[in-house]
Amino acid sequence: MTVTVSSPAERRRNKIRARILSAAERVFAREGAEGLSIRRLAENIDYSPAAIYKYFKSKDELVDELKETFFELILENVNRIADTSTPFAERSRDCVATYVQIATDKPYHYAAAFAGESGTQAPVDGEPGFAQSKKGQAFMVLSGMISEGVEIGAFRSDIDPTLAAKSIWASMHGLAMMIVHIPTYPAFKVEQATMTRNDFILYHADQVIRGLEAHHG
Amino acid sequence: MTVTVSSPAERRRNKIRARILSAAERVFAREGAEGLSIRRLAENIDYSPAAIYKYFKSKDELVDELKETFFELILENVNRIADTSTPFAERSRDCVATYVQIATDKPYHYAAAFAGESGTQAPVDGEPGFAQSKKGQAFMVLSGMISEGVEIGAFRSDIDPTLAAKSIWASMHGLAMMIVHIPTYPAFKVEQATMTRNDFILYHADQVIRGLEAHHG
DNA sequence: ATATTTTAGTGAACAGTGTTTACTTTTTGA
DNA sequence: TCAAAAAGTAAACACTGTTCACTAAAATAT
Repeated sequence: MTVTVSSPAERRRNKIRARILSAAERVFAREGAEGLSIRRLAENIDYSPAAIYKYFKSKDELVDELKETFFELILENVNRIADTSTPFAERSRDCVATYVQIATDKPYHYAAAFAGESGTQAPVDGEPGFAQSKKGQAFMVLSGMISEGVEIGAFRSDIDPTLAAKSIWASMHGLAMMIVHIPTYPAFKVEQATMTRNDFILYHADQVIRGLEAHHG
Repeated sequence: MTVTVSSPAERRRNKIRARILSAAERVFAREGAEGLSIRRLAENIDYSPAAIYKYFKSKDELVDELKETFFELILENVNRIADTSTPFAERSRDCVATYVQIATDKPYHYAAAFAGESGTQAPVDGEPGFAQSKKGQAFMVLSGMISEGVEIGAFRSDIDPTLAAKSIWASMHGLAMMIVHIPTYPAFKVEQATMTRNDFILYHADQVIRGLEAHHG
């Protein structure tokens, strides 16, 4: 009995799995879940449609893996910024902005990650799984930052970091979803709008954070 | 040539159209666009599937009408509150809260209204159509309230109402979408959470509005 | 090395979907 | 009353995700 954690067979299997996922990722990023059909995917990698089901129980399960990988990307980036030693004000701002930017960079991924609809795994629930999920970890980063803000006196002292984080997260999520669904957001010209998208993301981040700030008069 | 704007034939037609829409509404509210199949719908009203296409060009067009009607509902309610003479502080708060409450009351409607995906009509664009759409009108109510807040000195004087409205709307949208996609939001217990949903909606509304407030020290 | 068992892969089918076409029946307007 | 327009339909088309019975190949055990 060897100690190799992966037999040749297993390695080969994982390789093919990865090839399927990679092909799926390409299509999904461009056309979303609806554009990603098993038959098309099978054709792309020169397999029969039924072959996919030897590697994934269902299309949902396949897509779920794309979503999880995507949220890993968000978490990594947000974490990287959160661990920086830049001043709190811009660090928190950057976290919020980065979250929205990555989300809108892969709109189909982001929208799907929150559409429990097709997802088989409870996306985020009252269940213990949440704290371990990538989404849950991202949330912890956020509430951690808010705690820090309260501690250093930047935020009001009566703030409950967990509660506030839920509100802030919703606000970030909202802008991300707006941009995802309305590609021209925020520039639907009810009148001339000159602000660029990235500037608006920062504007929104400031707006959201300002709701937490303490005011030393 | 009579002046009757609707002939008997036309009235009959509209009646059947309404019956189709009504049946569609029932199914859609419970199961969303995916659960609403033309065949099922046809069976419900004792017609053949093809008959539906004498009244609607496509399923998308049918669903678009459900969405438009839904946003009429939101607009009516928000407008009703906005025209109240209650103090500005709670009036603005109520507007935000009502928007989110109605949205989450019909989650499939709200999510679909923003999912350009299946929608054929540009949902909200840089195009002139926006100002006339129900969504556009709801946006005008919001930016109008912000203007009022700036005028009476409740909000900071450097605020651009249009820009701020876009940010606030995103924040409202975010909470609505969170609740839509995560039915237990905000109570995914990373620790014990005792706040009810409606209370949290109000909490969020306060949080969002606070970002606009002037601080007279 | 041989026999056995597990895995990989396939073609065809099932049960759905939205939509179109050719056709029949009904209703309408003059 | 009669032609024209509209309402309604059955059947098919082109898709979808998924399953099943089956074969070919690779891994394992003897």
